[in-house]
Amino acid sequence: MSTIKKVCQLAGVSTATVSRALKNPDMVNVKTRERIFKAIAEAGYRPNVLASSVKTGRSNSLVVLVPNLSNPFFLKIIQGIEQAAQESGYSVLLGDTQGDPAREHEYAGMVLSNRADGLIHLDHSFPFSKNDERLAENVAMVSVCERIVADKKYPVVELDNYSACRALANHLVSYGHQNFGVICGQKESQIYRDRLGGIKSVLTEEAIELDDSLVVGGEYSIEAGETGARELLANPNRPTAIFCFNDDIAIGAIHEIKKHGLRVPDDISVVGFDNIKVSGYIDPPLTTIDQPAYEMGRTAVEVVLQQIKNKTLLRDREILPFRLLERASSGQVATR
Amino acid sequence: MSTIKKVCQLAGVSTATVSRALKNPDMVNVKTRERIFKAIAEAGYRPNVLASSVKTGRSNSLVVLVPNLSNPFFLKIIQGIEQAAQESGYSVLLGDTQGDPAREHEYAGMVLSNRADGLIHLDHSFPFSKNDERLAENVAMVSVCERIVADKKYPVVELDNYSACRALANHLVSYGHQNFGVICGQKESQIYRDRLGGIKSVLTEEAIELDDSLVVGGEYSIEAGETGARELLANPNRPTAIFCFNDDIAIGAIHEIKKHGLRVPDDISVVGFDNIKVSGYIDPPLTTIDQPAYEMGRTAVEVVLQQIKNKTLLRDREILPFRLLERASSGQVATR
DNA sequence: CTGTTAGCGCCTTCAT
DNA sequence: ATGAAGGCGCTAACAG
Repeated sequence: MSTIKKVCQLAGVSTATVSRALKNPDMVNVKTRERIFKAIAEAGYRPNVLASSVKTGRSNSLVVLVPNLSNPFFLKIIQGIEQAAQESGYSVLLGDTQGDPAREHEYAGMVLSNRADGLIHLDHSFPFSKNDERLAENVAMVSVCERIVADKKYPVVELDNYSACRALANHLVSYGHQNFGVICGQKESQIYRDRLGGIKSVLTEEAIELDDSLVVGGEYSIEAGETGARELLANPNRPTAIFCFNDDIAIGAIHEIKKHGLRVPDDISVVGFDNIKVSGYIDPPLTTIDQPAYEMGRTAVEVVLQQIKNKTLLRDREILPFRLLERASSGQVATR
Repeated sequence: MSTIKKVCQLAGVSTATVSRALKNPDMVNVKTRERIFKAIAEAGYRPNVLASSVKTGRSNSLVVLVPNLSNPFFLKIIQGIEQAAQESGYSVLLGDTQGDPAREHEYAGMVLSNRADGLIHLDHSFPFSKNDERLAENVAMVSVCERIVADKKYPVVELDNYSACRALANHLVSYGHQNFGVICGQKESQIYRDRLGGIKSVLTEEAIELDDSLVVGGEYSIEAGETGARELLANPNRPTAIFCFNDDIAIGAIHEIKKHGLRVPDDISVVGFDNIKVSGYIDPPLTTIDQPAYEMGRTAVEVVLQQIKNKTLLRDREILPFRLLERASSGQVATR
């Protein structure tokens, strides 16, 4: 590994000039610049970014905390993050936390130890350990989809989950459904409250009751969809339509429903949430809410970079638009 | 951000002692150690990893180059990488290259600029630019699934694609199929040659010809599966069984086949490759090759860390086992 | 426009 | 067991 000094020797200049030739080329004479670049090529020199980071105090990277890398929806967000970060000269440190606080603390600590300049969190937990709480106060941090639960308010990039679920509920109600089931993800999150709130608000308007025993689940996975559907099918008060809190859950639910010899949507309608790629290709194609995951990722980067650059944030909530995608997994209520 | 100096003042010791207390605790007196840790807590001190990296020349991170973050199979590999890296104290820099050489060069350059100690590549291209070729000679690098095409041989973690495709072909032949279609991914890769070779070797043994016009595709995506299937269905010599070079392709193909009013597997059998999660939940569940993606990721980390630590590699090919998963998308050949 | 100088924050001999 | 001092590779005033 050749260092800046080797280049100096070859070009017969000082380290400062080499540094300048690289950062502010117009601050150095064309002739010397040429000489320097020739020397750089000859030496096979690459600046040591770590060394400059020590000087500048900027690592030019962002940590991204994901609770579950297997979720295609998160992946789409990460793609957006990665893209936007790269365009701004930042690199992305990936942290798969699996919802484990210890891992969150470890990854979040990267911002404290100068390995990263900012943090994007795809979950609602406060990612720093109790010990680091004080230090974390001035950290650039943004959450996507979920709101971070903490004393201080951190900015968030999200969807209007309440309205999106109202749209789904209205859609199903318009098909004559009266009896609903819900297979949700984690219950302790804002998302859960917003989504269930949205559904309930419509049902209340329609004077429809939501049976508490028909709200099942607790995890965003295909398996949770299977288990949840099984539970709902076994309920004496079997629903004619099921809200699934993401597409993976819906995929599992549909699979399970079919396994019981029932048809979707003829016997039971199923709707999902997210619009992951494959949801348009399963049988039947899934009615779902399209979340602009990629854009959400991009926006998160913008927000966190604004914080890093100390520009004041215009707003601490970025709410992106959703779209109801009516596909074939939802339809007229079955006449019993 | 407090630095080591603040800790020194508080503890009344020198920087050297603090540094030691952190790295080699037993080299320092218990009493002073305690004092130091108290000071650390009080100051809210976190060592600046970048600064130590400059000293040690180690960044303790790995770059991972992925051609396509949307592919769930790659994701599984990345999970394995992330996990194993973390366990060894390394962090993962994610580079979504989209197969673009310019991006590959940029990310690969991270190893040259000390931002990363090693490189894991999920593709077959030589990721460094022509300019960096010389510098890249001693870089720790490993490819997963694909073999890197270069003068120097780099280690690879892969599957015996040839045998896996033989297994698939034998499976389909045993059901009486004689007329095959193939929807492949990129054609310039070793994988393509190995997989097609495996299929052909079985067909040759069975004295079955593979019509060249029935080998279509060129990209690993759901859309490529749709297009490919459409092409194959339109072929006057319509196949009764289709090899898809990954599960996404198979998902697209099955969707398209159904759209044409045909049934899988009654009219046409379809087999995939990878065993992504959702492949067991589509209708019909997909017959496919299970690749131990997670393990592949873990192995890749082991290999690259061995290179970094300059231990000689035991072997430069790690071949992991596959499993043929016979599910419902393949069956008896249709009697016309 | 260029060189000198003084660090960035940490680690690591070398003494003591 | 501890401290002093020098340096990792680079940047950023400050002179000239």
